[in-house]
Formats: sequence, structure tokens, C-alpha cells
Amino acid sequence: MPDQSYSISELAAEFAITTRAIRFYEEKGLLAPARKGQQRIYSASDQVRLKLILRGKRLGFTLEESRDLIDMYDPAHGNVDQLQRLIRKIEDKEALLQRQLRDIAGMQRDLNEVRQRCNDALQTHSKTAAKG
Amino acid sequence: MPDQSYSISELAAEFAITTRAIRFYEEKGLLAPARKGQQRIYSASDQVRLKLILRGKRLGFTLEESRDLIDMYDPAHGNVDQLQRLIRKIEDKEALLQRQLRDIAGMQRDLNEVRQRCNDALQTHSKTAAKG
DNA sequence: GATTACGTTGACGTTAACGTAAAGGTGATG
DNA sequence: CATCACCTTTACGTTAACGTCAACGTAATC
Repeated sequence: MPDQSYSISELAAEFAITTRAIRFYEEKGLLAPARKGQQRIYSASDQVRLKLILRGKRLGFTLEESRDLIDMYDPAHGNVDQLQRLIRKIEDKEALLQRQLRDIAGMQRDLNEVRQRCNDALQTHSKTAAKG
Repeated sequence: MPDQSYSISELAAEFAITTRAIRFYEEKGLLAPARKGQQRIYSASDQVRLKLILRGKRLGFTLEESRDLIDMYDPAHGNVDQLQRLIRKIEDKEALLQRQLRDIAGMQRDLNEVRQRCNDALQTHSKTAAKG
């Protein structure tokens, strides 16, 4: 039995994107679904790849970056040289993620500060309304 | 004394971007530097705004989103209604950041797994080389 | 067998975020 | 005063990531 399969519109619905986007990802080499005649048949691993693409997007990665990242998953690692280069790429990405963590922390601090000021202002408003 | 001021190329150098980009941000309403004749003079607060713009970019925000975010900082909050809407926007952004945190964590797990496999493969290679 | 629902491949349009000249102003310097 | 080094505006070019038709195939259904 084939593990599981999806039509293009099923995947589109599941991830709330358009079929056009899915075909576009294929055009860019991020997906390579099987075919049944003309029609695309997506496997479970295709679905996972799509999930990874969208996660990459949420983190601000380009499709090309996501493709590179996803390509790391398959063991296309031939020789030692390639493996070492792959490790360097991984470490680069990890450094980027570290920076994003710092950026998020900073932005969270800033947002909390603004919210605090908002709440203070609301307090003032309610007091004014009560006393006025 | 004016706190501190920068020319456009000084800012560009500091943040490793082009002057074109800085002017573009102004065109889009994210910056509004003072002028000395024709020339732009950037204040310390302009420099901070630019820093915030770039942080937003690193987190995958569009310039418009960053502009909205940065506009929150100034207390342009008039009435209660506006304050409450601002708080909702803040909470939306915070939810987005939470999701990014989860995404980053997931990607870190994935990268570590791939790195592990790489290292294993390298081990195998070195053993083969030693024995061969 | 015509409609409906789903799929396909082009191909052109659009938006964001700049890049890249072009053409010129301004102030110090050899 | 000519040459830099820096600045200005205007304007067209570019890339990514799709959106939006158009024109068509196919399979089930009324």
C-alpha cells in the first residue's frame, strides 16, 4: 500500500495556500511529486517537504534557501569534502537562528514596554472618566 | 548641542547597507531625517529607527510591517479605542514571535539531527581510510 | 451528452525592495 | 579653477514569489 497520498488541492487546503504556489515550488525545484498520467500525486514525504518550505517562509527564508536546507536532509553526501562543507552550512544557519532568537527577544522586550505604556494610558483615561 | 548626527554614508557604513536603501526607507515613510539645505542629517533617534528596521528585516517583516511596529513606539495614541486597537496589534505580533520561536526550535532540532548524521558519516569515512 | 469539479500547461501581470545609471549641486583641496 | 568626494533627485531595471487569466483534458454525474 502506498503510505498515503494527496491531491494538489488537498495539500493546498491543508496548508491554506493556493495550488499555484505549490506548482511554483515544484517549478523551483523544491518539490517533485509523482504523476498519475498528468496529475500530481503527493506522498507523505512531499507533504513534509511542503511543511518545511512554509516553516522556512515564516522565518523569512527565500525559497532557494529553503531548498538548500531541505536538500541537506537527504544523505546526498558523497565525499568528506562535501560533508565538511555541509556542516559549515549547517553552522551558518544555526548562527542565523541564534541571531533571530536575540532579535525576537529584543522585540518582545520592546513590545512589552509599549504595551505597558498603553495600559498606563488606559488607566489614566479611566480615572479621568471616573473623576470627571 | 545636537545630541549626535550622522551623514547618510556614515549610517550606510555602520549598518553595511547602501545609501540607496536608506533613501528608500525614507521614501516609504520609515525615516524622516532633518535637512541642512538639501542634505539629510540623521539624529540618534533616526539611527535607532534604522536599527529597528533592519531587525524587522532579519525577522522577515516587510517594511510596511516594520513601519507600523515602529510607529507604535511614539505615543501617538489618542483615545481609548485607539489604545485598545494598538494593544491588539501588539498581541498579534507577540503571537507571531511565539510561532517563530517554535519554528526556530524545530529547525534547530532538525539541523542538529542532520549534523549528527554528517558526523557519523565522517567517522565512517575515517575508519574506512584507517583500515583500507 | 452537457454540466460540474478537478486537474493540466502556458503566459502575462503584480508587488516589494531595492540596484543602477544619469545628470547635476556643493564644498574643500591641490 | 579644476578635481575630488560627497551629496541630491529622477527614472528605469531587476528579482522573488506568486496572482490571474486563458485554453484545454478528464472523470463523474444529472
